[in-house]
Amino acid sequence: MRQSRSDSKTHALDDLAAALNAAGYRVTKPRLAVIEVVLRAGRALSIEEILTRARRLHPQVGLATVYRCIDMLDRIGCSQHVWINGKGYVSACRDERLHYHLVCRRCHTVTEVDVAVCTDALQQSMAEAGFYAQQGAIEVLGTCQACRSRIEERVG
Amino acid sequence: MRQSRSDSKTHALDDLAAALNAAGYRVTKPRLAVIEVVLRAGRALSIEEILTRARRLHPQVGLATVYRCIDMLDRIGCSQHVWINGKGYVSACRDERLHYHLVCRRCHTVTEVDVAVCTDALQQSMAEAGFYAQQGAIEVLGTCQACRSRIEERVG
DNA sequence: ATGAATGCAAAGACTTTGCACTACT
DNA sequence: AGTAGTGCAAAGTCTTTGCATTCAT
Repeated sequence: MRQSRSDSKTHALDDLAAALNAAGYRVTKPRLAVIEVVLRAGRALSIEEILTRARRLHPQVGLATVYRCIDMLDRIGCSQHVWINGKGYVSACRDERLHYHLVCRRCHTVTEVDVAVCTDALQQSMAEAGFYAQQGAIEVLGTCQACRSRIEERVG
Repeated sequence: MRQSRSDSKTHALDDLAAALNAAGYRVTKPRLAVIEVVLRAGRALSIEEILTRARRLHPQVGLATVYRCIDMLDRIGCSQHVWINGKGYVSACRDERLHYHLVCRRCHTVTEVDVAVCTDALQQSMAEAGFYAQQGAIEVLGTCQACRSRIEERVG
């Protein structure tokens, strides 16, 4: 039997808790709640979405803690910020190599593009320019398949 | 003799004014001032930087007008937004094909990467995913050559 | 025990909006 | 002349910060 999706996510969560500890951060309930929410989402979440979901796991989480926790995840390199219409969204970032996130403007779903496909040539261009990328993922904004179908349904 | 850099930019400005007109927008002094500033910058500017510079060309430009003008440029597809540390910056976007902007986190210089190099493979991946990109340029944040040298000088 | 992390609320930063006035077309 | 565009200031939204308290180590 294959391991279930939920098990693997729980596993990633444990790993992250260990990583926190190793990086000198304390492992607290609010932090675990926020991290779990971000990891399980499969799409970019706004801060209030994270807050709402995190409160289901640990009801007294505060807004400031969410911001502070996201900052921490950024520093560790486990999360990515996207700005969609002037508002910040956060998505998990699991692959350590530079890769692409295709982010849907409508539903905020994040599709991770297979790394090997495009990044090599880009890396080379950056090397030539002497540019050092400081992002875990490169965000491309657009519309996903599902949302496009939905739009066509309504129009057609 | 070769055409000077300034001439070519002025030319681009005229073209844009014509484009505005064609798109049904009025060509006003504040707009021209903002557009000229963004086009000439060669790097991403914050709104207040745009305001300050635009006022040198047309002193009574207001803050709201800058925001509204940038919105307009976005709609026409001539400008790009980047968020650096939670603050919005705007850069000009001249190539109509999807391409890369290497944006330096420190000096906000924008290096345009030769389109043909990487985009084909990415386009194909997006097509496979049914994803439709709605950006003129893909922004990659990092540190440029010049800023890295500057840092090394200070540290070494 | 001790200081990092938290929650709350207040302060701050950035952006948008309403409205009377200006100036393109 | 008519209306899109403007400037100002007020309102709105998102984010950060100060401080007393809690909790992980």
